[in-house]
Amino acid sequence: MKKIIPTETRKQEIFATSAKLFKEKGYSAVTMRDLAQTLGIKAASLYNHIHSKQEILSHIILSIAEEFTEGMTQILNSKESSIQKLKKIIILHVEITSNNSNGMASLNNDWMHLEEKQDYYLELRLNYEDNFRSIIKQGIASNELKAVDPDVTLFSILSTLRSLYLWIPKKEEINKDVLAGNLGEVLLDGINK
Amino acid sequence: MKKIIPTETRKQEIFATSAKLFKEKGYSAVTMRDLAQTLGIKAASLYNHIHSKQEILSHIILSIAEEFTEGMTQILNSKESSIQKLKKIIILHVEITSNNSNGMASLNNDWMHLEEKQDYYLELRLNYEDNFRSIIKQGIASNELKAVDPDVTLFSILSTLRSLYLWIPKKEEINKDVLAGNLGEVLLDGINK
DNA sequence: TAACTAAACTAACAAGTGTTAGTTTGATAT
DNA sequence: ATATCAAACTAACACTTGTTAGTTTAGTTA
Repeated sequence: MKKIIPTETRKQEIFATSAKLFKEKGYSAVTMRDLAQTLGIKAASLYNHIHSKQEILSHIILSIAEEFTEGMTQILNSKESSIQKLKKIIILHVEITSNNSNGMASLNNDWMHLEEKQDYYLELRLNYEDNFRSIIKQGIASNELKAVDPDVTLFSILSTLRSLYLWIPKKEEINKDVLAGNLGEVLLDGINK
Repeated sequence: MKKIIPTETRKQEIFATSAKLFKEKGYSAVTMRDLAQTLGIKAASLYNHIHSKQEILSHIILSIAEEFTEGMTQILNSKESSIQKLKKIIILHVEITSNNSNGMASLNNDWMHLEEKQDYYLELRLNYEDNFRSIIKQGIASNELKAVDPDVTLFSILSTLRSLYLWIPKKEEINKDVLAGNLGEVLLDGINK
């Protein structure tokens, strides 16, 4: 009957460990017993800190999704060229993914297992993509970008940025600014000489 | 009164339906009862056609992986410029993904649930990536391509091609050749004017 | 018609699932 | 020393999982 207020750091530890396991096996394949064992406790003990498995997934995904939304808003509000805005988007992805590559895996691969929060997530994602596309269209209109189908451009850039979570952990030695620079070069200027 | 369905077709039907469900929810979240219900039969009846859930996944993923391996071999053996080889790789991905976008989802997202066949799959994938990278390096050496880090280039192009399964089903009206052409433009020449 | 057979069925299983209830532990503050 | 309480524990639950065994159904062939 007692109300228990758990340690905040332990809760963060649960989120971090969950994200790691979700990345390796996917949300559905990770059991509460797997998670508990990795943390060195019993499954039931997890419920002193969180309410449900679902809450863990929601927190991991939505906190990142909101971070992207926030970043996009700031980029939209900046008075810069479209090319500069695209470069800022690349930096945004490199930054967020560097700080939370495990969480990015869940966002990419396990969002469909969100229940009540799925609609909210999809709304954020759709908004993000719409804003991204509008920057590309603006770039074409202002003659900064080639007049390729904006959807193809959006798809191509976003696919690469969304896959960063697979790649960044393997290239820890590389500097974030260097990576963002290289990506900008490849994505914007191409590789053909 | 009852519809008679030839055996081999039924097995193919199971693979196709599985791939569709695996794409929507992931391998682990799809139960044999889900699969059976979608096919309009009982779960136990599935075992008249397949040996295990695992066999379904293995077949879906490995048949595609071998198709890629075969395609890459032919491209390597062709005596063409590196740029032309890269364009052929793009066509290969568009082609295979168009024919089996659901299976591509499993290949991308559920390969870690392969059991005995996982090592074989990873070997095929590693080989494919090595061959891809060697074409890029060859292009740089022959002065066809800019001297960007080949890993960044590989990562960027492959990320886009691997994500095609998410995009192609939504753009059914578009012609495969047109899509491959647009992708080649964006991926090779960039979008910056 | 009778035998054969592919492919469906019902029933059951052992193991594993997320979660709850109630209890114990051990460090901290009085 | 005692009381407090976050955070661990044990035990159990109702349900779901992949899979097996044995049976029925209904077309095809002899």
